[in-house]
Amino acid sequence: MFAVTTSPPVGQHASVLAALGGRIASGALATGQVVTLDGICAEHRVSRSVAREAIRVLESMGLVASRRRVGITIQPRERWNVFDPRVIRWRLDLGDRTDQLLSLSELRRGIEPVAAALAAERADGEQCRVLAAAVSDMVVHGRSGDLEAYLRADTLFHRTLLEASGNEMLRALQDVVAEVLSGRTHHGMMPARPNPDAIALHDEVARAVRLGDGPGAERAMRAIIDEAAAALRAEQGH
Amino acid sequence: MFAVTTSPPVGQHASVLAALGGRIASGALATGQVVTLDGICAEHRVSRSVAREAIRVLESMGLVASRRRVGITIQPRERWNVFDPRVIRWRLDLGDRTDQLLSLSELRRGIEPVAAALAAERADGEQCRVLAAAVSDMVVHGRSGDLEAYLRADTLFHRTLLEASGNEMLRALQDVVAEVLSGRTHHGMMPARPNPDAIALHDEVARAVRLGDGPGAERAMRAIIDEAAAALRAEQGH
DNA sequence: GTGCGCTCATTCGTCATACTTTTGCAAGAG
DNA sequence: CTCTTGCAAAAGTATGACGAATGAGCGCAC
Repeated sequence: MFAVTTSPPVGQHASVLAALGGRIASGALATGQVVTLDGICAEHRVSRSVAREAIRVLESMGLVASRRRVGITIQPRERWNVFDPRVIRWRLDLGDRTDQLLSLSELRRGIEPVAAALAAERADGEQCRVLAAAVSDMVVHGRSGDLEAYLRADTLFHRTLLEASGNEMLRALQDVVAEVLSGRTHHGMMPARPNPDAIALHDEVARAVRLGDGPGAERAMRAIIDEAAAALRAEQGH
Repeated sequence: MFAVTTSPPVGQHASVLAALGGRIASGALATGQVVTLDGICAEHRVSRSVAREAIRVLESMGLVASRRRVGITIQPRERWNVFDPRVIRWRLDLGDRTDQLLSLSELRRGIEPVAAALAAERADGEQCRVLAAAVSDMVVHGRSGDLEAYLRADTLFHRTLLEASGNEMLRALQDVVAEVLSGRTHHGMMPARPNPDAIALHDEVARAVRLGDGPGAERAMRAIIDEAAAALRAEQGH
């Protein structure tokens, strides 16, 4: 239906961008290290134009800084645009998965309860329907143990909720949350069978939203996040 | 001491980027409208290399999309990277100020209470000291009516709190929050004299953080945001 | 008249190259 | 030892050429 992030990195420029971004996020290119444009050209067999465009984008993400006479310097993490979906994906795929997921969980604890509260005031009928359907799917696939299908339903639930918040900033975090959920199951940080309590809480959120109960939706959503964080800690503590 | 965001847009490429970004954010270039690369070259008297690099960055921000045979298409707001500091600044400076500030207020209502709670567990002595000093400055300059100095203290307070949260994602929102505070006072959306209650709440947050009282800090911070939103509505309803 | 396919013009994508500008660094003058 | 000065390295900019995709219009067949 839709692949929001640029799924097939087509175009020379996108390949170089992805390659360099990945190497920086993974730490293969360490902070403070410098590379030269010509070096990139040679390594990836591309022209200077292509390399320059890739570098410019990385620079706009705060991953590198380019200075005359010295070259392209990898920037410290503090300068990174940590909300850029591509940066998040690179870090989840190749970098510090666990730290990143813990950070994002703390962020979600702020974001999603507010989104739930707003959604309770603003969600339309269709969105309520989708939320209910998503919960239903979570129940079914949670029982059957089909983690992929469960992930799809879970993602749809959270995306819809953020969408229903009617706030563009929260809506923009759809991809972030989706990446977190996806990263959790695809990197073996989910229990083999989803926690039934978590599903029940999702249902509670859906109901509260439908009834226009802002505080209730906020509370239940907070519980979901706390449960997820606890589960993550448990998995990690293995 | 430091200007975190690229303060003086030096370099041909940065000028074009800022010009186009501003025109898109302000709506002067409407969604769906198309421009050509050659058109940009001619208009800004730059070479294709420079124009291409600017376009690539805009594309990475989701502001435009480039397709062969058709040109460069301005994208709808839903695709924008609304967390990119430059996008936020452009929108605050030239675009839909009020909507943007309301959106950001809702976002802050989620972010900052969580940051306060985390800070209560993680802030070090120095950060507590800075928070206290910032509150003190807010009291002084709030009384004297020096809005610029008040803004500096307020900004320092919120920046320090987000920093003390120890969460990189929250820390990355420092610029966003700072932009909001700055935008509020610089666009005539602040009362002539800051609300003393708001200052008292800041003090309460600082104390709770110092005492390690997470829930208390979270509550007080939530009250700050609610007060700010109410004040904004009042000013707007004028 | 309608529908299908083919050609073509347009616009971005990529490459190669030359020139300009900044700036770290080191050698030499005091 | 310090300061100046000149050099060279690297990014920044400009230009021109070619390649590739693709929307649009034209023409042909039925």
